[in-house]
Amino acid sequence: MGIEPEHEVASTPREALAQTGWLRSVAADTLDRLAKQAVLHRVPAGSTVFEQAETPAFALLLVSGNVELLAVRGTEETLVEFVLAPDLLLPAAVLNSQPYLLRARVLGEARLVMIQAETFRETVASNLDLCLAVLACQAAQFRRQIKHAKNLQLRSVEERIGCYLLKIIEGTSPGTPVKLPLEKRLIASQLGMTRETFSRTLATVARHGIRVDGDVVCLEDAAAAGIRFQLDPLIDGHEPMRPIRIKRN
Amino acid sequence: MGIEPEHEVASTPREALAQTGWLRSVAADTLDRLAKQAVLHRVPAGSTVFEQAETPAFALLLVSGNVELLAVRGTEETLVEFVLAPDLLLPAAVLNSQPYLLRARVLGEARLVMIQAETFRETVASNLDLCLAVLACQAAQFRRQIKHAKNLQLRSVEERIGCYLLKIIEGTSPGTPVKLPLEKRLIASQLGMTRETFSRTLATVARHGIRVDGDVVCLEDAAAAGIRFQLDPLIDGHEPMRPIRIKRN
DNA sequence: CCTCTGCATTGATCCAGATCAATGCCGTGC
DNA sequence: GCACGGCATTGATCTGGATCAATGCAGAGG
Repeated sequence: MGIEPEHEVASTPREALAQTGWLRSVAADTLDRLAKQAVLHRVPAGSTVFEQAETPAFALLLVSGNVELLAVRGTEETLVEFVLAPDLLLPAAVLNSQPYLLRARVLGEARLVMIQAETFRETVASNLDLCLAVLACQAAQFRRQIKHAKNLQLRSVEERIGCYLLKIIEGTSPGTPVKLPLEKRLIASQLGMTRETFSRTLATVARHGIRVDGDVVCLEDAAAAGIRFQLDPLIDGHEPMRPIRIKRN
Repeated sequence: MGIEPEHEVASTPREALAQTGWLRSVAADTLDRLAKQAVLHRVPAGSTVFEQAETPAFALLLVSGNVELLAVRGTEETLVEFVLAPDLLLPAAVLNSQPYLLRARVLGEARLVMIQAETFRETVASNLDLCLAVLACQAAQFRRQIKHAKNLQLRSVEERIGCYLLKIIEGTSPGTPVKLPLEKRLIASQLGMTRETFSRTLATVARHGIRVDGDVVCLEDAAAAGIRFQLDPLIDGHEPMRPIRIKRN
């Protein structure tokens, strides 16, 4: 199938850093320094990357795959953040040398660059470009978190589902079938509800022009859907990660 | 009463910056640059500092007072973050030149340093110490937000109230009356519930050794309280704001 | 092929917390 | 002093979504 990958898959930590878009403005020797003692790790489906309350030993850069960040109490788990590559996993904990507040678990398979925490802190603390890049990354994560909170607190289950699906089929001409990007149970947890509620509510959403059949969504009535489910850029908008451009005096 | 304030109350933007703890490691001339076109603004009780969806014209440093950050939909408002001085208001929006996701409203009276957004970005982008300080600030805010989310998602109304009160009277010897730091309606909204539910649930909390009478809390049975309400440092712990120390090579 | 395991669906029921409504209370201004 | 407006309390009721429990269904491995 994939005869022509967009670019070579990184096989060393250094290559992985070089391919990370939001590190573009960071000088090569700074990346060298980060990569110095780093390793590129393949993580199998379902593994836990770190545990709540652990003190970070590494800064973790997610190069490919998805990671769930879960709040844990006893046996209970609830999703707090869903991380897409490429991104840092909870940089705040690493920067402040404080314990992780969440458990990280990968979906599917993931690749991670593991950078010594101390190396990471020192390099950030001595290089402005990197510091700005990390700041932009952290800022974007913060805003995503706020959007997530707003989604949960301001919308009902039905609206959350409707908007989620609408975003997926946005732009396609009505009738085009689109595959769901995740298993339903994962979508449910991202939207802050149980599997059962998700399943049930799909039926009522269908009555507003968005039909889900198996793992395929299909917009049946754009007008009806648009009336019932209003996408809000301050909730549903994509959060870009753009470091501030430096003006050298 | 306050014949001897801890230190002089700042009367210029420059003084206010100098008194801000987490800017301690920033060089004086950098602070000068920030303060250049800045103004120190007194904001009366209840005023809205900025509106959801506005594009930031200023970086806002809260010097004294408290600010509620609210998610708004139509007429509905729900609290997402509660900011204590000294702190930046949603630095992420300013850094990325993106619209605010929340409405900011002050409680009581507040004092704000307003720094031109462009000046702020440029100064951050050209000064490592400042960049690190802002990064630390943003990281702390992120972690507070995560803790808040965990509090809401992992605990019941009763537990949230119990832990909140426990934190307040923590350390005092049983029987000591302590004043609530805020009006009850505000505590309720910080804890993500309605006034009514808060009021009601105080009765059931009292049965576990924590009594609230009017605006006064009092620990009646430390043992009982400790059993029912377990403070978790990963939720209830204070989140410090400490910039990474720089090691100049 | 059959079994096993994990996901999805569907139904019945439950319950925490919201909502609606009335009353009391206290500080402020006239 | 009195009236008023915002907060708090208390009661009655409602309900969105969770929970518990079966059943169906598909892919993986023997």
